[in-house]
Amino acid sequence: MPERDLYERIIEIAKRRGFFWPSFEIYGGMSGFVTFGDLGTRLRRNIEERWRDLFIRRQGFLELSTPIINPSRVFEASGHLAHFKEYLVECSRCGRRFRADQIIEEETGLEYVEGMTVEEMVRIMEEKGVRCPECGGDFKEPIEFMTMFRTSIGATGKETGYGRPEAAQGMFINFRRGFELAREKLPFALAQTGRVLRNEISPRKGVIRLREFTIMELELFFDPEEPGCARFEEVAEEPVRILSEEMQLKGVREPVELRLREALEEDLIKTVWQAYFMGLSKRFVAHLGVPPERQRFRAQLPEERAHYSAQTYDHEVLLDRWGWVEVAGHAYRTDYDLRAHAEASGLDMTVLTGRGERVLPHVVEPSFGLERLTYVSMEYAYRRVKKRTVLSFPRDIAPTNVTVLPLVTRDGLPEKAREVYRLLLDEGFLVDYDEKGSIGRRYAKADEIGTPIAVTVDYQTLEDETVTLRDRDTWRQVRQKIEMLPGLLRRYLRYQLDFQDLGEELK
RNA sequence: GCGGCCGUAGUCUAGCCUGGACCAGGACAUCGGCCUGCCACGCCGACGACCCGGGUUCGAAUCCCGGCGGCCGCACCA
Repeated sequence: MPERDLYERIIEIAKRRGFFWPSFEIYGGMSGFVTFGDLGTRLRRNIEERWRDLFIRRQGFLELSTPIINPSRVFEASGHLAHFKEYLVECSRCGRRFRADQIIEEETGLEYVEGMTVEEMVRIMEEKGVRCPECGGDFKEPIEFMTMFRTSIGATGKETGYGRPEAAQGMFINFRRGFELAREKLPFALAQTGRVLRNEISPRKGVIRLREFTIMELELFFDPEEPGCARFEEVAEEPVRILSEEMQLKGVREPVELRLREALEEDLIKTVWQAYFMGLSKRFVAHLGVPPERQRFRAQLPEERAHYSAQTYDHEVLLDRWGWVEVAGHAYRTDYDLRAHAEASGLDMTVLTGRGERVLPHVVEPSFGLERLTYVSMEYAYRRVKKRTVLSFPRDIAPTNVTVLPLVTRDGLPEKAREVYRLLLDEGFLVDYDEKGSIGRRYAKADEIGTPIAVTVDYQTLEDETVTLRDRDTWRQVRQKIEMLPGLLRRYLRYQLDFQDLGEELK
């Protein structure tokens, strides 16, 4: 039997222990959708909470929650409708499919075909005799595809709505209110996490590419004349691995490691704020368990970039099966979106700066995919130890904080253990209780879902109110008074204490 | 959407080529017992599956067709 790769092992645990599984299973399934179980929901929430803490709370930014369904005017204004309608042509002989605009550009040397109407494209294809580059066959009529989900709003169905493909537009259309709430000062930022919808043609790779997923997004508005970031110094010396646009064009495959300060000085990153968020991003992903050498920032090439982007660095993580996978995008959106909404709505989106001038703010956007990060955290937490599986999650994102185990199921030990369990529940911990099977087996099961601490109630507990605490990663044990547990565990889970600080070491 | 491979209990899998002894076997998990003194202990018992639909056949997990789904490659991925 071929060795199962990491992805398969993670998927197996995910299904068996209830992290996540394919949606709509009882009706045969539907790719691009995933359902999170109890553990997965908690893991996801913990990761989202870490993001919120780092990117919103500690920055003093403002959080929003805006609708998923938007009227079509929003995406007409933002350019998504125009840029997201693509045409495919299919070869009538070999059946291969191509993007109409690309094939025309390649075959005729024309540029900017993307904005053309179907009729224009058909006309050009006939005039220039565009044929299948693979077999020389004729093309059929172009087929339109739209990767935004369309729906209708209200009873008449006259109003067309779309599922948002990004949360960003919610921030842009609320820019004026946000600016007021931020006391009319630049720079400021609006952020939100929430579901977005992308009707992918053929999603693959399970939880990596979904039609409905959770985005964690932040729009930082700044004065283009005063683009400084006061907190940049906090990350200026952070080393990052960068693969710039220029490097890729030269065929360079290995990123260079630079400090963010150097990357800015060498003009690899266009704005300070973008560099700042890349620094936070690297630390955030590192905190989720991905070592720096398995992360990189790759600039998107012009043809890859979204219509609104002047520069985008994809934050990529090396995954076992798929290689480098994007977990975040850092885009410099300039004033594209505010300008677009100002024009479409007729409202003035300029603001008065400290210099007494009216400017249209520029925008830098870090944007993260939560489900991908959740998978990434599982893959990087995965370890095999003595034929058992351990998910060594960082202890502040582990879906369970602590498990309480009576050493044996007699002599009053279960009763005592339940008391401890109740105490920890009352203190707000995510806690499991397990009395089935041998103690070693229960440790192993707790390890498999990444529970950082196991509390064992033994015969000594009945005498002196102490329990043992066992570390998931080292199997070391310490003994501590029950009443001390809540305070110590709370600090331990926040990385304010090390394991040896939790009590007196055993053995 | 095209091409290749694939779909058996909660999970992983045997069986499929060469149809019948398969009312589908195993391991792990789960449940009920017995056991229990710190790392998936042992024993007994129980629950539990052929993706869906059609066809061929006396007989289909097995062969054929269609659908759905998965993985890989191409395309796509704002």
